[in-house]
Amino acid sequence: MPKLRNTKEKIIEAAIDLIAENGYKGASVRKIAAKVGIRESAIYNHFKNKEDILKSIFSEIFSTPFEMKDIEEKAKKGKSFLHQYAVAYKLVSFDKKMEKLFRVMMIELFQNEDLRESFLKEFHQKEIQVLSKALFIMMQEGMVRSADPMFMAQEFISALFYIRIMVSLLRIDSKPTAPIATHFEKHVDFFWESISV
Amino acid sequence: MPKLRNTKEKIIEAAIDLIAENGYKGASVRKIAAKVGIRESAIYNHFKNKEDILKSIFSEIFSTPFEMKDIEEKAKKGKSFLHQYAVAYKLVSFDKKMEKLFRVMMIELFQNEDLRESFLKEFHQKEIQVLSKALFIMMQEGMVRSADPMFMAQEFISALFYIRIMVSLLRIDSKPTAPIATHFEKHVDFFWESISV
DNA sequence: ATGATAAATTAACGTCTGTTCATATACAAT
DNA sequence: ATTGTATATGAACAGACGTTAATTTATCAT
Repeated sequence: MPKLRNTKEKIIEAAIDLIAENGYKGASVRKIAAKVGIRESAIYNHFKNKEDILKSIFSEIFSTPFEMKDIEEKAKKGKSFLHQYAVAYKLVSFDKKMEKLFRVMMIELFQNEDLRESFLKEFHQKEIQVLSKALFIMMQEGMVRSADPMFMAQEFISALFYIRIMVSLLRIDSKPTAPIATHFEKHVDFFWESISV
Repeated sequence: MPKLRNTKEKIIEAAIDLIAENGYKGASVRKIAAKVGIRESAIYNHFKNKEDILKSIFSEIFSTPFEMKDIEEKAKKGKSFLHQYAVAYKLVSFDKKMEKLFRVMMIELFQNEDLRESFLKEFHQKEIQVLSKALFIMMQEGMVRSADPMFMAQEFISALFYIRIMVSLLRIDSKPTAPIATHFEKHVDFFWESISV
């Protein structure tokens, strides 16, 4: 009865929902199956075991890397590059699907070694590299004060990461995020005033 | 057989260890009891149920608030105040016990509403207030450029928080933290150069 | 020494867990 | 129409879960 070819995707989606709320151990195979509308044994037609579902979710987390094209060109615009970066970051922070994946990541990051590996090496490192590359160019152009670009990139991104965590925490309980939502742009202003010469 | 009056504390300690590694749901009453060296039923002589243990751990997390005395006086020293704050933050980040509690917090923050409440209202808010108070004084003294002290405090603390997370992630897998450990102090230098007039 | 109390044990309960198996059903290709 | 394949079902498993009860053991105060 392969009526729906997307049963596998529905399983992943249901698992993301449940893990984002109760963690990996709180998302039982039966609960996932119930959410999809099938019995638990049917899950094993699509995944060899429960951990296999988690692996799929992990790869989905890192499937949308924070890539940017024409960095050299955009970096020369200085502040507007940082603004563009922060706004993209903000959009991701408020995207429903990405928000859930972020929660899954934050919960499992401290419990799963494979996820930590991927996060530190693939994901985080790349974000820093893109940013430091841009900052290096800005320094060469004389727009930004001279410093270690890698360190400066971390200084810039740490605030974004922090705001994203706060937004995530507030939205779980449906609390207003209006005050902190503006911080993404305010951070760019503050940071640019800090580094521009 | 009340040989050891600190059985209750041993239970909490064992629970912290296990939750820091596998989360609340991954720390079963049996595993906690085994780690203490007693049977699972003995746990219930000290705690009414499993959640009661978690509550105790939560209150321990927030029992060491980031308080500071004589803020007015210390704030007038400008950079050295921020340095002092960052070093204290660094010490806490590398303290074995505090490190475990931090992991417990990060894991459960996204799964437990009560913890979120305490974190946002009691803990985090107070940290920001202390810092913004000091920054406000620095502004009055003409040491720091004029801006919203609350926002500036968040800008300062976000980097510390971020470094602490990275340190925590690295240390779980016994990876070297030497490179990032210096960031605490480097952040103070960078930040002071950003805000001092 | 004795009794009260605190803290441990053993055993059991009902429920949930991940996973497997044999079987039934639906669809695609012939 | 028939066959093959993919996907679903229902039943069952062994083990782990949180919790309770009855009982035994140890310590403290008298």
